Amino acid sequence: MSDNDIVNDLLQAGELEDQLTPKQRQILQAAVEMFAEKGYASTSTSEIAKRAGVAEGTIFRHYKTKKELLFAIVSPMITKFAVPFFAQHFVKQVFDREVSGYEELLRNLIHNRFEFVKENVTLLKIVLQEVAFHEELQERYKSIFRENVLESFEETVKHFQEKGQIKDYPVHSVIRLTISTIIGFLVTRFIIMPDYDWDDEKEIDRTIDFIMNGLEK
Amino acid sequence: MSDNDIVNDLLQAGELEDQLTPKQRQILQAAVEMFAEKGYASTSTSEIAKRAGVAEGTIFRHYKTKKELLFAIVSPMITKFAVPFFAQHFVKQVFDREVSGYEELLRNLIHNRFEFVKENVTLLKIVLQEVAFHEELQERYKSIFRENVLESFEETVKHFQEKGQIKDYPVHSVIRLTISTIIGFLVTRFIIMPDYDWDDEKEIDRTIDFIMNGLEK
DNA sequence: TTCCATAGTGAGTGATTACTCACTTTACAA
DNA sequence: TTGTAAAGTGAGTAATCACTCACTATGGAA
Repeated sequence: MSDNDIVNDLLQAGELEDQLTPKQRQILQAAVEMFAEKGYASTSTSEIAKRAGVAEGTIFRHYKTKKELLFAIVSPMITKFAVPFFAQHFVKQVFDREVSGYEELLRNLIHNRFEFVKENVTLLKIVLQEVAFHEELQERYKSIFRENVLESFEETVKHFQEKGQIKDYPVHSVIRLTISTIIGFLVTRFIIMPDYDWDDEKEIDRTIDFIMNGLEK
Repeated sequence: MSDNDIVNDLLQAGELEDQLTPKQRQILQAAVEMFAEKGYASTSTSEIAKRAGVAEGTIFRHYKTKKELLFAIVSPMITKFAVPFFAQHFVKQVFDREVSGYEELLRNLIHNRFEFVKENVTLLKIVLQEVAFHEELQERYKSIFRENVLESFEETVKHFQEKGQIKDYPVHSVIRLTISTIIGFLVTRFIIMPDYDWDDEKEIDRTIDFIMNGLEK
């Protein structure tokens, strides 16, 4: 999967959302709701059609198969979640000395992804569920993660290790600990305990503190 | 859900495994394999019967419905994963001063659960997938977690906070950060990157170090 | 040997599945 | 106004679904 494909996906996704027929939009909306509620496999196309208020045939006019409908929903999300997770401008900031340290980087990152998850929990639930069973999605996810997140992240961690700001753990361990703490927070906040009385700002501060102290020399 | 139910479950589970008919064992084995591969909803009872080498009717002789078969697999696992996650004897150790600090407790905990996950990845994948869609399972999980893990864990964290070993974050934050770091490690190790060339002992040490430094005063 | 409960069977059930296709409606350019 | 491509329809289809039931096989107690 080349860089071009990824860009095309984003463009396609962006453009498509404006080119959508009203009925097509209703279909996507209904599908997202039901996939999140009962899962892809146990949602039937007839149910989707009913909730969308369209004929069942209309679904297959726009999507050749049920699976194609799933991928139309899920594929753009994989890109949108992974890519800005560690977007290019973060790395630029770092090397242009616009960012003072790993902590400020972390703060940008976590705030940025917090807002994104907040607005896309439903869609991300579907991704999380379905990635497990579709190899195509796994490979898509892996290559996007490798090319857009991992490479930049590695550079950055090395940079801060050389500056003596963080421990000399293997780069992969630093990344693993950082990301799994952040994702652990987001999953707890929005999926496991969304109804708990969260003080988001303080909890984010504690999470950043925890990572920084954990990695500090 | 009372303590009795939980104990009964464990006993039932334990006893059942010995009381199982050969064919019933084959059914469970086949079901576990296929649920993990393709998911519960997209595995048919006829496929299970075929792989188990039994007639489809035999499945329904032992399990009234397909869902009952799923629960027979998943329910004991929820208990087995959650309960020893923070079992009674850990807490005893702590208050009997048999354990010197949070770090040793952590080390016991992480080693213990590491071995368990290693031997039960397949089953835990199914649990992870299906808990999302079955409220009965969610409630079962929540009550077991609350009664067997959370209460003991809260006591212990308070204890170490009073001794001045760990930060005065809200107890829930300490627990969340600890557990999500551990689970983050286990998920990365066994589900996301099981084929990576892991140095388990060192990675466990780093994970413990990370948590300790992150929480230390 | 006889009896009986339990285990196992597989053809059969109606409901539901993803998907098709011949058709109608809509929107817009010529 | 007419022509045409795309959007939308819903009855129809073969396949598959979870589950039933009348039946046979098995193994141990009386």
